[in-house]
Amino acid sequence: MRSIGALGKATNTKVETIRYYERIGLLAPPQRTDGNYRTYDDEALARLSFIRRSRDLGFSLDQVRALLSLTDQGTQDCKTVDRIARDHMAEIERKIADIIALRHELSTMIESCGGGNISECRIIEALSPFDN
Amino acid sequence: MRSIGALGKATNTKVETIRYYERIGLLAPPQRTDGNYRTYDDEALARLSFIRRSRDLGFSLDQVRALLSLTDQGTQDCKTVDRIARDHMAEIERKIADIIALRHELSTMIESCGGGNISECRIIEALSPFDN
DNA sequence: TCTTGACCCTGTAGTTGCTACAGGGAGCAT
DNA sequence: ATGCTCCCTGTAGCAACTACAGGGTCAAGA
Ligand SMILES: [Zn+2]
Ligand SMILES: [Zn+2]
Ligand SMILES: [Zn+2]
Ligand SMILES: [Zn+2]
Repeated sequence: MRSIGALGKATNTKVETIRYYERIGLLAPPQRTDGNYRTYDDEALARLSFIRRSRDLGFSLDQVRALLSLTDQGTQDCKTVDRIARDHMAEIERKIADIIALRHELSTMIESCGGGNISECRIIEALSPFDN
Repeated sequence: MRSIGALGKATNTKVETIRYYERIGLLAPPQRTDGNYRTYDDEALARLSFIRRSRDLGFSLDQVRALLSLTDQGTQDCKTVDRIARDHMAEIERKIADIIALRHELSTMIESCGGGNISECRIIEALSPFDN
């Protein structure tokens, strides 16, 4: 059994975040000590680790919730798990494409700035809607 | 002169977003009609277009605010503009590195799933903290 | 002329995923 | 007894919108 602070250190999670996960139903309310302190067992540690790892991989809390409930239920096959992961992957691919395109535009813009008066700065020009 | 709805269509911006920009001081309060409707001139259109283009390029509202005030002031040289753009670019590069790394981890994880019972799903395993 | 429908108004609350207090209580060491 | 560090609850804040609720305005058609 460990305190919330110890759990936080073990999972690299802020105390407030743990309480937040409890509030939104992602972590079950743990047992309390006589002094009303939360105490966590190894199962809670495993669960929070799972959550954090999923979050690090960019899954949304809703997706994490779904993954958790699937493992909790021990459903027959992992089709749904697979679909969640692949959906997330597709989203990541989209984001990569977007941000690469954005970098291209941004770098073109920055390259064009010769440094001088702002009234003829190409960056500002590139952001402005009309030629003038 | 155009209504807020027309301005929204012209700049691909939701009406609520335009009012939000006004509320936070990014857009000046426009003139009103007798019926208390906002009316926008071409300058407002240009300004909102600038904002939207900057946002599309990933600048934060604070950065947009800075860019706008620099162009408003017509400051001598564009060093500050340049710095804002380059800072943003650096941030984009960091994000790209992060998300590419994430894609690698995610794809490795997904590839490993053979499809079967959830208790032996490699995706779940990869997310779980302990070997067992 | 009346009514319908599309638009507009203000103000407030919700979204995501936390984070940061404020104002206390608990537990341990000195 | 006095610190000190941890913990508690509850609330409010962050970015950047978005979505109502509960009204008012305006132009067009029957
Ligand atoms: Zn290009
Ligand atoms: Zn320049
Ligand atoms: Zn690897
Ligand atoms: Zn699997």
